[in-house]
Amino acid sequence: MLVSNTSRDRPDGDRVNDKARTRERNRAAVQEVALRLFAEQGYEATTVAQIAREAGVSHMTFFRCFPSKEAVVLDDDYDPMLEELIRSRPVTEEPVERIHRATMTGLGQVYEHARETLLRRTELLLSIPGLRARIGENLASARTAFERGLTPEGEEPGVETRAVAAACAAALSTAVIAWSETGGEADLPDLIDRVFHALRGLPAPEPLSPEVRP
Amino acid sequence: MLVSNTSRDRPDGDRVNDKARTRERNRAAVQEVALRLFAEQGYEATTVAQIAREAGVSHMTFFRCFPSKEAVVLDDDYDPMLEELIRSRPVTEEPVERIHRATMTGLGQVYEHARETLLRRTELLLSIPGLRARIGENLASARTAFERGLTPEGEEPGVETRAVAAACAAALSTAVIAWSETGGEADLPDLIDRVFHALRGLPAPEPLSPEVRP
DNA sequence: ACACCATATGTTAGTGAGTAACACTTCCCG
DNA sequence: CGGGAAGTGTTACTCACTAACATATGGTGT
Repeated sequence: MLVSNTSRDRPDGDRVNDKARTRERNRAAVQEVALRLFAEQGYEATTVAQIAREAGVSHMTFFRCFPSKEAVVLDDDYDPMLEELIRSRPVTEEPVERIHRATMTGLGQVYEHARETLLRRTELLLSIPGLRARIGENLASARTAFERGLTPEGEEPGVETRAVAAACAAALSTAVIAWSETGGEADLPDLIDRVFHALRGLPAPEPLSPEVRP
Repeated sequence: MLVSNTSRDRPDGDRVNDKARTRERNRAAVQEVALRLFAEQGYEATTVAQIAREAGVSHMTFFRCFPSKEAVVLDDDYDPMLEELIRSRPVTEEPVERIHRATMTGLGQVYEHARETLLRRTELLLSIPGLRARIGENLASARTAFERGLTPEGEEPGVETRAVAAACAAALSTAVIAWSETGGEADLPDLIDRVFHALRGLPAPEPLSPEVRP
């Protein structure tokens, strides 16, 4: 259904559905146009109709790609990675510590590859009052990932697990926000470290980067 | 309009504006009608116009009382109390512990007086997908209160403080949600205690009430 | 190769939240 | 008592989002 591969015509490598392809292409186009317009003229001032027009699709296609205007900014896909990283940490560690270390690893990678993207997106998020309030949703998906990472397969998480997951998601989000508020000047891994240390009631770690604040 | 109460006739104590009075009365009426209608026929199915009509005010008055339809459900005013309670705890305590204890005191009081109200409101909140996502906002106000409670007057909170505040708000919210999911059967103070203990990496406390789960 | 079907898209028309502008009433204060 | 301030209502508007139906297009079975 997804992969049909009528290989008789085209002997070359990637042979996914043209349909799915176009869909993805549309989605990407819409997102790109949207983010550009948001940056250029502001979020509120940009209408869905305009985005659709400039992306060369209809109004409806927009909503078929993104469930809402906000989703264009909020969409995020680091969560599955984080879940896996948490699960792979030893269960002997305290839940908060597992998340702490998993996050350090995961975000460390993101930090290397997609630093700029993450920064721009977060700044945009914070600059739009309507979205700022909704960081919680963003957070909710991280929370779920943490929860799943902490809970053995097939079990239901207890209140404690759910609370720890939610709390860590909130703490992490705070670190990312603080980082974006410095315009990316601060060292994100270091901020994350400090935040989790504070949560666990540990003394502040020595900074990895020489100058976090001048 | 509804009640005229011109204060020259009444020499008694509370001498607030009649205007402000009526405003409050309007606000209360709107909120009451809204919550009733939400419960009766669902949140989505209830329009602002209908609420306004049944409350005997205009469409506009609704929005002058509540910035949005959602605010009717989300509005909450425990926060100033929590801020004060936190501030009054000794600074020698760890931040998480300060919030933990302050919350135990504060929510303990609410639990006595407004248990039913809190329960209904939370249940409503969870039952409405559109609002469920926005618990984050609700949380944001608690976070701010925690932040302020932890920060000495005139200072700016650091990342650590902000993170701890956000994390505790998330944890608290989880406890309240879990409580409402049991239909109020569970003991909220006990849940809060467990949640904060988990956060601090302490062993689970013995329950205060004999039977939390049968 | 041809017909069939599923799926993505566009068109149109509608609902409902939230806002702006202006006129009107009502209370407060000098 | 008169003028200003603040609250309210009316109307008209924008815009996110949805439903229904028509249409195109690529994939599939024969």
